[in-house]
Amino acid sequence: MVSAPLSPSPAATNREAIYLALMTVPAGKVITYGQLASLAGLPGAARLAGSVLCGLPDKTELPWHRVINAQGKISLPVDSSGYKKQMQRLQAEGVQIKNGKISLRIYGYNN
DNA sequence: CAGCAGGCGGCAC
DNA sequence: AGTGCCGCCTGCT
Repeated sequence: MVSAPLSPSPAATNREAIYLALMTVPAGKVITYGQLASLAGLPGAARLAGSVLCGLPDKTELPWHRVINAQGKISLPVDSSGYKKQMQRLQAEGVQIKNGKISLRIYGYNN
């Protein structure tokens, strides 16, 4: 079992699959792009996840801030507003960020 | 620790 | 309808 590609409702597009996968991530937890893609049924399409999140509107309900790279860090430019926003939200959920790095060992979302 | 190459999907031409 | 280029990545050297 390579983890069920979540099928509560068959996504019309793979992008939608990313959305659904993202919804399954609980607060206080984080997930990597690769893991998210894998969860969406697109193993290896880590960049896909990134592209999708990049296209999300600022008013989105999706917890895009819970998505970080495999290094356990925010993949956004440090001088970007999104970076600060993401970090702020994560901390608000109880995720401790040490020197810009998040402990996947502790907060990593393990389906 | 930093740099290069690889692989997957979306969107534009 | 087909091909090419780009991207909030990942893993290895």
